[in-house]
Amino acid sequence: MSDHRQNIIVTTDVVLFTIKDDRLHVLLHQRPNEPCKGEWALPGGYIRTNEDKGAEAAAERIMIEKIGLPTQMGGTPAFYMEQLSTWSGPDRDKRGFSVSVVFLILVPEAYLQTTFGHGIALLPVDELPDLAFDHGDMVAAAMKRLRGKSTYSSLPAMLLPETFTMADLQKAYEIATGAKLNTSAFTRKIMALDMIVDTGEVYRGPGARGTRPAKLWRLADGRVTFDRTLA
Amino acid sequence: MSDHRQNIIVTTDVVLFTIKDDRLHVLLHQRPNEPCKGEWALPGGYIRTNEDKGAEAAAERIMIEKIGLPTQMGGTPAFYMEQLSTWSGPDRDKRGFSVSVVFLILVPEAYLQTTFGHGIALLPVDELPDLAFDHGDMVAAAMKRLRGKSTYSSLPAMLLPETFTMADLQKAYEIATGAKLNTSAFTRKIMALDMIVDTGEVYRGPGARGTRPAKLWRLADGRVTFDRTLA
DNA sequence: GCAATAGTGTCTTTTAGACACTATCTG
DNA sequence: CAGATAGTGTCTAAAAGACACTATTGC
Repeated sequence: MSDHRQNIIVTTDVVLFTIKDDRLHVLLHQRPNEPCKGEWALPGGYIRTNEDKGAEAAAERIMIEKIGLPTQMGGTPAFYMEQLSTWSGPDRDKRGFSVSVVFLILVPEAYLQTTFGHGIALLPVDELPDLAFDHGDMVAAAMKRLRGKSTYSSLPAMLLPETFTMADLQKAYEIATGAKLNTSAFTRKIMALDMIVDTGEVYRGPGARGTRPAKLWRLADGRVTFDRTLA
Repeated sequence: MSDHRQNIIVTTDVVLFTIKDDRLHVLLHQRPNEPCKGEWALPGGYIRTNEDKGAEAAAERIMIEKIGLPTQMGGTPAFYMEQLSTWSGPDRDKRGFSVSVVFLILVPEAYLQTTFGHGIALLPVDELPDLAFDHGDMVAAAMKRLRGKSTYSSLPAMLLPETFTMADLQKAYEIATGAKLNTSAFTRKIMALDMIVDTGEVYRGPGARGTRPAKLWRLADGRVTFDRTLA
């Protein structure tokens, strides 16, 4: 085989989605340094070969350190994360041939509320500015993945807080898939899948509004994919 | 940010599937060199930063050069290929921290018939030996991807020659999804999707066998995913 | 009771599965 | 014509969509 000294720059970037004001938002920051200083970009960073167990661990580290995402006991990430894809090439970054392993993270908005200021922002995905590098492609691919997988999995629920109403859940599916759903069919399907569990609690709306309170549900453990489509 | 000199080994590996004798097979070779000399492994190689436009181009180059996969005019690959995922970590390869961008290739068996000998083989996926590195995980992930996507796309048709009978197509779906399908429902669905086009030709079986000849079909261009499931 | 939202029941339409029936070939 | 596989039609069962109806709250 050829020379091992490839000198390739290896980074990880993260497309973090959440739902805010009933719209899908993505987490971006304005780059403080060159290259592309000042442009909006995805959060990310170098993989540390002496510290990170792999690209996923690097991405977790970066999101916990820089964005302040929550962890459970032992530092385990408390958010949904999956690998999206990898971008590579000689021209993506003018510093040289580079590889970026990109992850998709879905979190409830509440996980983010304490973390902001200094050039970090949630922007709605349908009103994005041009992004640095090929980050625009990455966001587009992430949206495609979310949209596709949402029709046959519980992914949209990862955008919600731990307890939620049926209306919240349906809204999350509508936002994630981009399709308007039929309420009775939606309820039937979610129930048939045993995807959620009744908490016994109810939600009475912001200030008492004189309506029937909605039951609060919680995701049943584990369930992630199913075999029929929703939208 | 930290030191740019990460010295990470960046390779690409390929999980190539085809259907042979009505079973799914994967292309493997016995490693001629250390590490893991003599063990079965996926074909792959280093990304060349001065030559390859990216990981996908590197994988194409390797498969065309080493395995002899066909190209169209201009060297464009004539086979189906998509990125599967990326594996990375300090311990995958004892030479150091390594990253491998893995691709899934689907080809008709006929594309492979001229290329063999010297430690390269098609092995049935349900009778694999232990593989080198983490290549066993890669094959498992590729099978999961194929299985999943096959229920809502024309992927299985990529395992067939350019023209095929309805029975061939159904068989390919059954092999790719692992599920037995209902013939009339399958036909109805494929037809409703306008996924295939009648070539006008027929197939009379290996030696005339005294049966009604089957129509030969061809994939309609482009169509890859649909919105209802098949299995 | 009224207004407002939550949640259920039921009728209709669509889609899937089972399986019998017709079609086209060879010897 | 018999036998074999290709391909279609039709009946039944299951699932989705539309939408009306009941339930529970605050005022």
